[in-house]
Amino acid sequence: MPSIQAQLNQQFTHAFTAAFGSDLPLPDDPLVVPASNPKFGDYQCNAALPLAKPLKRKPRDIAQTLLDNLQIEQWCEEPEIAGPGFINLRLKTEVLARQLTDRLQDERLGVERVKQPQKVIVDFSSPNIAKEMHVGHLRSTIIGDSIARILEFQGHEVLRLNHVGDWGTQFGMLIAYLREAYPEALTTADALDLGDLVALYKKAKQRFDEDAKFKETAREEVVRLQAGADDSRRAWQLLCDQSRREFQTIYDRLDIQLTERGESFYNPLLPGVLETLEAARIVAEDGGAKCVFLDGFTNKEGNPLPLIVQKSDGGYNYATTDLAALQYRIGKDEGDRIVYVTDSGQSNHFTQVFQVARKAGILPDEVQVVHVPFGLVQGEDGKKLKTRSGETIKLKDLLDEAVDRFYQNLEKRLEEESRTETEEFKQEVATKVGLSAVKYADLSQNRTSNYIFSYDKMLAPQGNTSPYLLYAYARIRSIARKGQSQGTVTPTLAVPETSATEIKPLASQPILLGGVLLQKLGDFGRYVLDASRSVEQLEPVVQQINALRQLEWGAIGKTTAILVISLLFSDAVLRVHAVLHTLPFMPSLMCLVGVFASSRFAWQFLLFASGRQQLTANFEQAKLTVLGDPDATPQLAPSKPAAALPAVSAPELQLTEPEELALAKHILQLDEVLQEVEQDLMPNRLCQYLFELSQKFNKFFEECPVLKSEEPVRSSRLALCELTARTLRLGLGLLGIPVLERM
RNA sequence: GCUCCGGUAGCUCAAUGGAUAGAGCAACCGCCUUCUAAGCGGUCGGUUACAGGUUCGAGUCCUGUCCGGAGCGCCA
Repeated sequence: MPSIQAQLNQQFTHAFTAAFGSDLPLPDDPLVVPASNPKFGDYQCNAALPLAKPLKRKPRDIAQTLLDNLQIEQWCEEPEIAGPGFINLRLKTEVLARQLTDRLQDERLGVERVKQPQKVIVDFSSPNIAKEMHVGHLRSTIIGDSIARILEFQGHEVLRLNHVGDWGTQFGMLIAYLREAYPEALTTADALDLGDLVALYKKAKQRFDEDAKFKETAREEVVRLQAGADDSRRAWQLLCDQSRREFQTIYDRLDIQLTERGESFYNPLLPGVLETLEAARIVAEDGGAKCVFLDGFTNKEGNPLPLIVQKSDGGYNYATTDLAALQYRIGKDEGDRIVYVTDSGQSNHFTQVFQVARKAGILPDEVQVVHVPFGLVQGEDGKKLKTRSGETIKLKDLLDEAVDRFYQNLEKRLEEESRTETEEFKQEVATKVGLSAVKYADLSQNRTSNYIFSYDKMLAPQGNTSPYLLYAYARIRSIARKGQSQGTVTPTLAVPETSATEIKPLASQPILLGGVLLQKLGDFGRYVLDASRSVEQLEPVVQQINALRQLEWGAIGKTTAILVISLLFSDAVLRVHAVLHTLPFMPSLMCLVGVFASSRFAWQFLLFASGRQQLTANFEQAKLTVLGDPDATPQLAPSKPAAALPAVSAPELQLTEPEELALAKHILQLDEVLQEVEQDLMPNRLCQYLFELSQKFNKFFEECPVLKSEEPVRSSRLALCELTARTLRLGLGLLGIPVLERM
């Protein structure tokens, strides 16, 4: 269903044409925007002001003419003309209530899937092989992941690429150094640990900078490597494997999904890029190097600046690799929108590469390339973040410290409140809060400016921080628990929660289809899968699905997976059946059960087959909901597809208190915010929204008792709580942050 | 020298060309017999770096100046 704003906008467009004819161009698009200030209502239309001049009429008269042609009474109270000619709109309370009720039934919380999904490539994280991930990789990884999650949720097909630095001069240097200092490391896996490797890298770099002869050896080593010499290649492979394992532990910890496709991948394509450039007749030779001269960039003498695409020694550099990557991502990956999440220092580089790519015909007009720049991470002194001894901070240490600090913080608080909690609880809370605090602190700032890293601020329980948001969520869950223990439960909260043991194994991509299928087949299916304990056995299936997805045989992959899982299902049913037959008195009973079960299964399957289109549509959503928060146990329950929700009558919402109205209106803005973020790729907007949602919930919590209220207010407020919780969980999930039931 | 990014409350940051520029932190004053006070209410805080321009309307767009950061031929 279109958003309220879209519907109002449509009405205004009609009214505009009716009032002024279709010749007059619309002064604004859209005509209706959210009100700039709550006191002006919910939406406003400013169209009358710019029309004053062309129509030679007073803006207020124009606004009145517009209103005379407008039919919006089904949504709004009587519109008001304010100030010089603003039209202020206030939604009817019953419209709010209706919208909220709709959202209770909608697992996407009113956020529509984009009508024209794009293939979006998000290039992010991209650490260097043979170095540990450090604080410099933090922002790209966190921001890139969130952008990818948001675009996926909007319904785009997203390819998350890790453009790791696994090629080039540095490898020649490193291999050359290892060859003379630690030859065994070149032939034996894990002969050195990565910490040593990092130290060696520094020594190698030092020698490279100081010793001309070593520099030459390193260059030769690069040539050997690029030519595919066996021993060099093997050494390279060992280095890469070792680094990759280290990266993966960080990615697992932060719940980041990436497809690695490093610089080396494009190596064979580089000569082809040069040919393309030469065919476009834009390559010039200068001092032995092949260059493309750039528009709008000059050197110190004022002459055009070249982009070097082949060095005088015949080697290629990163500009050529980026061009090759662009060519591949457009030609082979068929990307419609290509997003690069790197620090803002590289903005010139990307401008240059994009310019050359356009000139060479690599980059057509219809493909959108976007550099998503971000600022430096600085210490509290405003300088580049370093350890006390001046070393670059390792990402692992940084994450550990955030978790440790929150653990201390938590213990102190528990002591103050005389609470006792298990070690497991404390560890889980500290880990989730610590890691999410690091993520949220980064995401909540405008990414273009530098960001001052402060454990104290990010872990603070007040302000725009993850602990504040997680606390708001935990408060809601606390109400829900208490409500349930009192035995009176609203229909919306009565959705049965799947148990932790069922969810944990489901919370990974492979089992996704299984999860959806289970939802579709209902309790019967869940029982069978549970009894057969075949979740682990599905692991290979999942891998299969993953592989298929990476090959982008999405449709085939899904269909195959559905078939495979259906077969496993049948198998499971048969096995359970067989086991039951071995028990006394059971065979005759089982005949009946068998007839019932198989007819039910067949019926469900037919239903399922007819609804497969819908299933496919639900796939991405389910993936996001599941993957967005693999550890949050109640995740699957609300992600139940709308069709599968029990047919309950939603409570009649009573929105009377100002806190209730403010909260309700805010909940309904989620779709608008996400649309903005989709366009601008600024996750801080989503953070702002979630922070305000938490604030509005806390105000509601203070002023509006939930469980102590009489019906129907009680149910109404419980529904508001439920919607707030779901919105928080979804929003945080899109930031890569899992929620906590209790903290 | 050129290019790019930024300059908003004491601090950290928001603010699609819209109305009286908002939050949080810090400081101060209140609120726990009540669903988690990790909360809520209040007070204080501004010539949006500066000067022009465009516009019915500018923190936002354009030009210039000042200040800060980043980048600028064979590293990535």
